[in-house]
Amino acid sequence: MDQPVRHDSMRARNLALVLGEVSRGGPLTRAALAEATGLTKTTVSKLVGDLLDARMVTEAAAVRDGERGRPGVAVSLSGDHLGALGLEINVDYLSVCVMDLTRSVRLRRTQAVDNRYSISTDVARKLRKLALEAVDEAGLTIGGAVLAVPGPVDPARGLLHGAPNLGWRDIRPAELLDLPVPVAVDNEANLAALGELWFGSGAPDFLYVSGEIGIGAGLVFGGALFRGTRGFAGELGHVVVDPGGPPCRCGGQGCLERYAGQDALLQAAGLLPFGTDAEPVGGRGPAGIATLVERLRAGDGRALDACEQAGRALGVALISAVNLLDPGTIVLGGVFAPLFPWLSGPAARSLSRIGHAAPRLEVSAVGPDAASLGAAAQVIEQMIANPATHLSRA
Amino acid sequence: MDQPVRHDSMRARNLALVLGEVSRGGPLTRAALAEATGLTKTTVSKLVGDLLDARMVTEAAAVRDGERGRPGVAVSLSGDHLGALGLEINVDYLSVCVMDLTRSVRLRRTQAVDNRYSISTDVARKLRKLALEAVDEAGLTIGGAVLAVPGPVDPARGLLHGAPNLGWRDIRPAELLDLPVPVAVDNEANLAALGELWFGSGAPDFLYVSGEIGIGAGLVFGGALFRGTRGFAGELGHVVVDPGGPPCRCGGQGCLERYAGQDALLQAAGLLPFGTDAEPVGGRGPAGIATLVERLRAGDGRALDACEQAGRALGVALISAVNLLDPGTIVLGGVFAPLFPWLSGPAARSLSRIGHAAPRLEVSAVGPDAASLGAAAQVIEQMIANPATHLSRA
DNA sequence: GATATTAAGTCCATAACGTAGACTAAATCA
DNA sequence: TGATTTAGTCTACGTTATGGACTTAATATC
Repeated sequence: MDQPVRHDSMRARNLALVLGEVSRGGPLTRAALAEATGLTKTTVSKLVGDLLDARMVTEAAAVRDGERGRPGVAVSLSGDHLGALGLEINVDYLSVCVMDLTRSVRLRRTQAVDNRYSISTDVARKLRKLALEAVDEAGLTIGGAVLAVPGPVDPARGLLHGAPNLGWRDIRPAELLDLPVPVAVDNEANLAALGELWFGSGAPDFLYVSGEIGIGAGLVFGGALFRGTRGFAGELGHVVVDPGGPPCRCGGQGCLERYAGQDALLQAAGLLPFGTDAEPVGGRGPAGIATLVERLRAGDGRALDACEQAGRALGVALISAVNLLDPGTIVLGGVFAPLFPWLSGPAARSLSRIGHAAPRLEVSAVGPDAASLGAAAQVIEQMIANPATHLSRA
Repeated sequence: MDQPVRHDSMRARNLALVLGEVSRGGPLTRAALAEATGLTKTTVSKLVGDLLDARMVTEAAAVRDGERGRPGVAVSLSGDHLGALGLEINVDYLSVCVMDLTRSVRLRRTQAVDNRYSISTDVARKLRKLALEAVDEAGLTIGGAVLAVPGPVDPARGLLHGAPNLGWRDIRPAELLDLPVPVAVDNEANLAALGELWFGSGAPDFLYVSGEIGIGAGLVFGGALFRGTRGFAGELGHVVVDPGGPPCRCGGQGCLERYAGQDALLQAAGLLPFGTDAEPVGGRGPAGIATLVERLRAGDGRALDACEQAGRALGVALISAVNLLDPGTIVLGGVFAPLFPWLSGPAARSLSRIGHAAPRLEVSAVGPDAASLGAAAQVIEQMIANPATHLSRA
């Protein structure tokens, strides 16, 4: 931000401008790019030339749209050369994906592993193997990776402050991975929000609510994440729903997580005994939720009640979130996605008591690998925003 | 953001870089500026020349710090030419201040007026008169103005959505004022937060809580305001403290405002009857609060209880705010400032139940005209960030 | 089918700006 | 007094975008 502008950064900026336009606007001719960016045709031609040399864009066949005049040559992102790696460590699985510059997923690998109270170096070794195989197979030049972890992260220092469900504290996962590309680390909810941004409904401003064992939220504004001072923003799970409510492991009382977290839901539905670490009926995680959905479909009263209560609490927490953050819409993801038909009604009723227009509640359109998709997409976004660093004639 | 970079914008950017450094780092020689910005001495000299021509900076006498070598000429912001206007319309008063480029307040004018359920054009006329007199007297070239109003604003369109305590709805106050300079409009809490930023403790990241009739909050991040999608962010007053609590005029139940808003406080302390529009003992506004402070000092039990309750509720709301926004510190302003000794204890106790380290609670160091100071400072910041628009040789 | 028209893309001369290093100015040190 | 050191200016140069002329490749018109 407080860097001087020299000729080279001027060029870098304009290069990013052109590439960004290509990325957003699909295949465009040089003339259309000049129009869109406000640069002259001459300049655009030179910039596109550099991008072609760097294999970041390709020329398609001439565009003949039936108009008079010489047809333009469409320039579009090239998926053949550069790629990005998305990684995820979560409680029940490891996940890897390789994405090309066009944001197409080239390859996915998921490995079911129980990482509860695991040793971080072991997990890292497994993920490393998975990642290297995937990169090898995809055959792209990987420019970087982002790793999603289930806990608060300081992205600037790559520090995972703590992942309660893994039993990890103050770890630098990027160093453990030791991959031959730069690895950034971020929170799972944040990256799932980015996954929703790129592969979901397409809204540019929303609050993504990630229902997992804990409840997180990623706030996306104009296509960028809002992180807070220390990267702890979006801890929706510990918003107070009832100050006289039951105690929470965070030290507080009446946190949302105690009403709408996965364990609370399963307990209320009678699928998980009230001792925290017991094994639930139908298994924890996806399986437990699948059982819950079955019972909801069957009209089980206890299950329906559990969702009613959870939805209402979620709505109350969202009132606070809307008043403080003013998100465009609210997207429910994670385990809230399959439960959406039963949660959204009560949540919307709570939420509607807000003064001004309440934002819409939507289901996440992405799915369980939102975080690793978002992670890879984040790398791609960086590449498109900084094409100069990938130019061959550095 | 998606503008092409040409030679002129390159220059504009570097000009802003140099001026920003002068603004932050106090008087600096050209050599020191070259060091700080990363530009060459030649370039800095040329840029400083332009800034001198525009009378945005002045040269002081040579700096002789006892070192060897030719002494440098200190360049500092000039307070003699450009200035900014800060305006505020609030429930009990109108306020105007003129500030020069160095952020020194040149002139303040406050006029006590009861603006409850007033006619907007009348109020605008009074403020216009006050503003024109102030500008005339200050004798500076005014580059712009910002107006603080007590209600949610869309700053991009200059639209005040509603000011319940004034009885206004969907108004464009800048047009009513009809001043000969561009007038931007913003929320009072936001601008008070900026006032705190420039004239308070100096922290770059904090949540400013503005206790007035309503309770607002301005979130400052790295010296910039966070506004939310529609500019409604920071409505701390309607964060839910108790979902079973009393109804609020916003349509919700158990909002913070019902526990810690000025009227709620005065009512709980027995200084305001429970009919909303009755006249309180000792007067509403500052006078009412002054009476409350007196009673607190005297050890009045009802007053102490009122603050205890309000503080506790405030703390609960702040737990949610901290979890969602992750502010660096929390600054209490408005009527919360004089009540700080009695509020901060209970609030901090509620807040300390948060999992990770709770941010510090501080008193606002600014005072009641934080909003108009922040408004003027906002204009100055714009001028310093865009010096090219004020260059004579346009 | 030949020619005019239209639009895409390239070429070339020019202008703006920052850089690098030489140069001048003004102080302290010995 | 002269050497040294630092501030600031001057000059030649390189990079980049611009604007308009030019080339290319299509459609439209006769």
